[in-house]
Amino acid sequence: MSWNDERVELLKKLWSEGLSASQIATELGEVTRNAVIGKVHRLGLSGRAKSAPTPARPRASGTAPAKAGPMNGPMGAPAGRPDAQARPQRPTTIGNTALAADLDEAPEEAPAPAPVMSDNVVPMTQGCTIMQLTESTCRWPLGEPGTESFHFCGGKANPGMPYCQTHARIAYQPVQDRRRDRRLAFL
DNA sequence: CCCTGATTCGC
DNA sequence: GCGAATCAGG
Repeated sequence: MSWNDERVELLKKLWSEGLSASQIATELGEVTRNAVIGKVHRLGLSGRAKSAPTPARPRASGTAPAKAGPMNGPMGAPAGRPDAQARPQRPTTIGNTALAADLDEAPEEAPAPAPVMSDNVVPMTQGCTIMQLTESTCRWPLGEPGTESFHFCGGKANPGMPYCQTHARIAYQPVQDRRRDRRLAFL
């Protein structure tokens, strides 16, 4: 699978929206997060909000980089480090690293008292189609089957489980409470 | 150990 | 140009 115009476009879109590389990779399919990152860098749209000066790091390989010297050119780094200070830098985390998938939806177990009317928020790739399910994607169904809005959670599934942590807890919840006397509790 | 992005380098 | 391997960090 190569990078179509559409895929690149989608890549840019998702990346700009703050999705992680792995999420984008999962979304695009057929590519790994490495591929996504590599492409992102090649496109020149990297440097989301890093703080590390990213000094030239020698690789463990026998072949020494031997890149000493001219590499700090004025045009070398797209995202100039100097502006990192002037720019409102985030405390520590970039702000969207991971956990984005956890924001999916949790109407099941969450109290969900206030029906948030945000109809446009949640830029996250809300769920995924059955085609996008992999061994590591949460298969928790959401929505009304048969309707257009039906989809799967698509979050990161735990190894050995078809669901993510959130939904796995729901799915296997009875196990913990499976006490014999507990039966009388709710009968 | 899970994840994140960054970089290098063989292809 | 591509992306796996690797690195460095949270």
